[in-house]
Amino acid sequence: MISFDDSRLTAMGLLAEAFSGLSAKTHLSFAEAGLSDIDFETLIRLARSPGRRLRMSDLAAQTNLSTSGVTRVVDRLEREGLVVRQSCSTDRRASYAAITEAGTDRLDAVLPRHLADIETWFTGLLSPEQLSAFLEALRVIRDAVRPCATAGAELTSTG
Amino acid sequence: MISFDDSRLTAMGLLAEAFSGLSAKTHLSFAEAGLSDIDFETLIRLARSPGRRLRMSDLAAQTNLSTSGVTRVVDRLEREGLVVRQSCSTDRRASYAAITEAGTDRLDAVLPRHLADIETWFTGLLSPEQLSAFLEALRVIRDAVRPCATAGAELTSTG
DNA sequence: TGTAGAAATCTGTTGTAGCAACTATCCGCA
DNA sequence: TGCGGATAGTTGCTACAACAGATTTCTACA
Repeated sequence: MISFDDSRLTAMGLLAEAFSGLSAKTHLSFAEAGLSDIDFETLIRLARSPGRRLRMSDLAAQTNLSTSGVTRVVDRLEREGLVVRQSCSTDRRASYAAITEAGTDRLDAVLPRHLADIETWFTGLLSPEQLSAFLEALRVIRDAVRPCATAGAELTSTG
Repeated sequence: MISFDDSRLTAMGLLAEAFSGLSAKTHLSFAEAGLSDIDFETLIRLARSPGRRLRMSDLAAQTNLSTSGVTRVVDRLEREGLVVRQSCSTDRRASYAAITEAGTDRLDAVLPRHLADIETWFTGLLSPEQLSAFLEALRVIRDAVRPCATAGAELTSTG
């Protein structure tokens, strides 16, 4: 029987617990603003993209959501007036999801608390040197496991 | 309007992308062994707990799943024979979920590949010094956001 | 021009998780 | 002993996300 106490399991467990715990904290702030986690991620990615919009398929690539998943998310957000679909002039199959003014307003409403959450439960817990080393390690891992995270833009969280 | 390029957003985005990318890698190995991510987490936590079992509510606390969620997960695993419910002799409200031999066999089958995944996409990417600093930072964050992650045992991923 | 194959999106089905309500049991107190 | 509040676990309801298939549109080639 294999040992269930391998150090690699511990490392993976730490990462999972830290991230899921952190997510639980930020989730509260999102929920009180009427946004799900994925709603927020979608809106912030649109807001940070050139023209404040992305093609549906690029959005799917960035979020690791399936294409049908993106369709439903954009459906919900469009129903709330936070994004609008725009047709693409050069490819009539494609469509853009663009964040509306109501969408950026919603982000403005959530961001102060969200940034405070991150500060309280993540970045503020580490010394500047610790934090920069931590982010550098994250960047190494991210680049290895998600080579396509910047589909459609160079303005995602590459830093 | 608030800037959407705050460094804290970038840090949080990096963490989210690295973890979700890593999860996507390990997910494949689990799926081929007929386990969902949460199935694996449940089994490994049981295997690492004293007596190879945990109370349902402790399992819920450790996994950040709701109690009803734990009920259904254990339902599924019990249907497959990987865990069994055991009544508690001192509290007839409570029940334990205990991993069976079939359950540990299933873990044995998945672990080699899972450990290789972690090595390939996480721990093996960093130098020993980088890794230990990284884990130390994770521990700081985990302890802050999940004070209850060791409910029912001291043998979770505290290292 | 016309047809075949590829690409992107949307729709039906299935499975999972959370919340709230419910039952059963335990503990404190008179 | 017996009552009231608290706790442990399960179940009904609702919503979300993935997968596969259908539809529309684009590109390549004759």
